[in-house]
Amino acid sequence: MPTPTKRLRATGRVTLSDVAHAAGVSPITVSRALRGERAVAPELVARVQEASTRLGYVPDPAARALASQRSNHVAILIPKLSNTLFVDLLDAAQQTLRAGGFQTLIGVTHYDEAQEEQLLREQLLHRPAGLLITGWNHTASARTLMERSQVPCVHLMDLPRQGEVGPAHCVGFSQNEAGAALTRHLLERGRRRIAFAGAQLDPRVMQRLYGWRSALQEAGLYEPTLEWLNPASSSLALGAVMFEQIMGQTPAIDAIFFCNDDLAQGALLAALRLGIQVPARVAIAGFNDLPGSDHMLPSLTTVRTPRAQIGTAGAGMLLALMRGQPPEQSCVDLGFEIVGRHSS
Amino acid sequence: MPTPTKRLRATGRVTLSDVAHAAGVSPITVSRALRGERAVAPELVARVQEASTRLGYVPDPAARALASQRSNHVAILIPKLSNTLFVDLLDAAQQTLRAGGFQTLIGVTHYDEAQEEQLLREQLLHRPAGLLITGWNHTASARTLMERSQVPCVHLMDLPRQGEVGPAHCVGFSQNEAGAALTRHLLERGRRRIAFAGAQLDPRVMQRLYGWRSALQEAGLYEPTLEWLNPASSSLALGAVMFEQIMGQTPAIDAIFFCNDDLAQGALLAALRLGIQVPARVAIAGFNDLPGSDHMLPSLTTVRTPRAQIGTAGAGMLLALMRGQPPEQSCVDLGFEIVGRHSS
DNA sequence: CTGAAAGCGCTTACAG
DNA sequence: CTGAAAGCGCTTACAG
Repeated sequence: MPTPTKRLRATGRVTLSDVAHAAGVSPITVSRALRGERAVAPELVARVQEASTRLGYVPDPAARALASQRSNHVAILIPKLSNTLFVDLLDAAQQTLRAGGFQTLIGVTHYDEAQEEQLLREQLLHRPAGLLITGWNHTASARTLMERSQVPCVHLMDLPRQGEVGPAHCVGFSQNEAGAALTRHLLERGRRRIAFAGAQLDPRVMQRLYGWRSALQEAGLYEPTLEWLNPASSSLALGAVMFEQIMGQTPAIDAIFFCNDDLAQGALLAALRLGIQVPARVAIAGFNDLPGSDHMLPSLTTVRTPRAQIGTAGAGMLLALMRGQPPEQSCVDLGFEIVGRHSS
Repeated sequence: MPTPTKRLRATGRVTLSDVAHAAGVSPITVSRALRGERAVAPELVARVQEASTRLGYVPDPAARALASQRSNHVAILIPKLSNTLFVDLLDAAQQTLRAGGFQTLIGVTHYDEAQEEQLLREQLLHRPAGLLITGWNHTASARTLMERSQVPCVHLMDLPRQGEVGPAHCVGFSQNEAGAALTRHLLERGRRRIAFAGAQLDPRVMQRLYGWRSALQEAGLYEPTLEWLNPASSSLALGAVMFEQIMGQTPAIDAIFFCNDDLAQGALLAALRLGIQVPARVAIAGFNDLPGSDHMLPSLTTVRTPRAQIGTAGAGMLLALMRGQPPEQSCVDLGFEIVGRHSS
C-alpha cells in the first residue's frame, strides 16, 4: 500500500524540488517553467504545472529574493495618508501592482525630506523591484541612493515645467498650469482681487501658487498682499481660521483660491457661520475635488485632479520598467479639469 | 602601500563574513553579537560592533528571512483606506512597529471576507513576523490559515461581548456599548423617536445597531420601523440621501443616529439645504468624531473613538507577542467618549 | 532545450 | 562562550 509521501523538509513547506520530483524533471526546469521563461518544452511545462498545482506549490519570496537579488516588493513613498488625495493614489497604484504580482511597501514621509531619505534607505535594503515616489524634491543623498540602487523608479503627481529638467520617468499633471487655469476661471467670472491661501507649502502647493501668480500678473492684477501662506498642515480648521483672517484684514478681496479643498470647505463653513455671502460677497475655490466638496453650501468650485489615474498609470509604467521594457513616453501628462460650481 | 580591500562578492554588498574578517571572529559570532543574543563575550561584541559600523554593514532581510523562517514584516489588514478611521489606526500602528524594527505590509480588504482570506494567504507566504487584523469576523479558511501559520496575531477595533468567546488577543472598545451610550445620550436630551441609519453594515456597524436597539428597548421605545439599513458604502452623499428618505417617510422622528460621521455630515448639509432645523426639528448624531464634525453647522454630536490609541496599543501588544512575551492582558478595552455638541 | 554545480547571506542545531 | 558544518529554497551563469 502506498503511504503518503514523506516530507523530509523540517519546515513542511512544498518546495521546488518536491515539484521537480513529482514531475520527473530537474528543479531548474521547474523554476523556468513556472516563471514562464521561454526555452522550456511545452510538454514539460504542462507536467510541471500539473505537479505544481497538485502539490499546492507556492514559491518562497525570501529564497527568490536572495537568489535573484530582487524582491517582489514595490516601495511607494507618499507624504501623508490623512490627505484623501494620496489614499486614492495609493489605492489605485496598489491594485495595479498587486495584479502584476507585486506587494506594496508604504512609506509615509510627512512632507519631510529627511524622513523620506531615511525611509528610502530602509526600503532599499529590501531590494525592492521598483519604486514609486511623490514629486521629485528629494535630498541629494536620497537622489544618490536611488541612482546607485538601480531600482526602476517613477515619480508621481507633478510634471517638469517647460524647459525644466525633470526625473526620467513621471506621471502627473502640471500643478502650475492647474493653478493658473483656476485663477483664469475666477478672472473670467469677473473677480479682480483674488487671494491665494496656501498651507503645508510643499512643492506642489508652491507650483499652484506660481501658477496663480503668473495668471494674475498677466491680467495686471497681482499684488504681494494677496498671498496668504501658512506652513501648517492643511485642514478644515485651518481653512476656517485663514478665511476669517483674510476677510478681516483685506475686506476688498472678492475671491480666495485655497490650495486644497479641505481648507476651502472650512472657509465655506466659516462663511456660513459668520453670515458672509458666498459667492455674492466673496468667491471661494479649492483644489483636488475631495469628498464633500460637491455637497457644501454652496457647492465648491475646484480643480478635479486625476490622482487615481496617476496611481494606475504610474504603477503601469513601473511594471513595464521592471520588466525591462522602456515605456513609450518617459513623462505622462494626465491633465486636470476645472469644476465650476456655485461658490464662484 | 595598502590598497583598499577587494570585495570578492559579485553583489558588492558588505556581508556578515566581511565583518567577521575585519573583527577577527567567525560569522556566527557576528550574527549573535549584532542580534544582541547573550552568550557573547563583551569584548568581542565591542569589536564586532566597531567593525560593523566601520564597514557600514546592514543585514540582508531576505537572507535572514530564509535562514530563520521569519521576516521582519508585519501584515496589517484593514477594510478601507478611504475611511479616516483606518488611516489613523494604520498610521499609529505603523509608527510603533517601525520603531520596533518592523516593516508594515498593508492589505485592504474592502470589507470583503473572501478578499481578506486571499490577502491573508498572500501575506502569510512572506512569513510575516506578526499580524494585525481588523475585527474577528473571518472566513473559516482564514481562521485556519492564521492558526496553522502560528504567526502572532492581534485583532483590532472591537471587543468580545459579555460571555462571548473572542480572539486570543485584541485591542479595541465595545462598539455595542458605544452604540447604546450614544442612544442613551439622545434619550437624556429628551428624544423619543430615535432612528438608526446604518451603511456598509460591517460587523462593527451591526454592533452599534444592537447597542442602539437594546437602549431603546430598555426605554420601551424600540420599533423596527426606526431601523434604516443600507449596505452601500458610507459617504457624505449617502448620508444626504438617507436623511431625505427618513425625513420624507417618517416625519415623526425626532433624532437620527448615523453609524458614521460622514453620513451625519451629509445629513447636516442636506438639512441646511432643505431648511430643516437641527436640532430643533430633529437631532443628528454620528460616530467616530471624524475631521470636520466639529466645524459643521451645527457642530455634530458624536462618539470619539480611540483608533490611534488602538493602533499604538495593538502594535505594542504584537511586539510583545513576537518577542515571545505574553502580554499582561489578552484583551484591552480602550473605551470611547460621548461628545455632545450642538446637533443634539 | 535541459541539467549539475555553485552561490545568494544569513541562522539553526550540534559540538566542544 | 565560540565555531565548523549544514541548510533555508531559490536562481544565475556555465555547459552540453
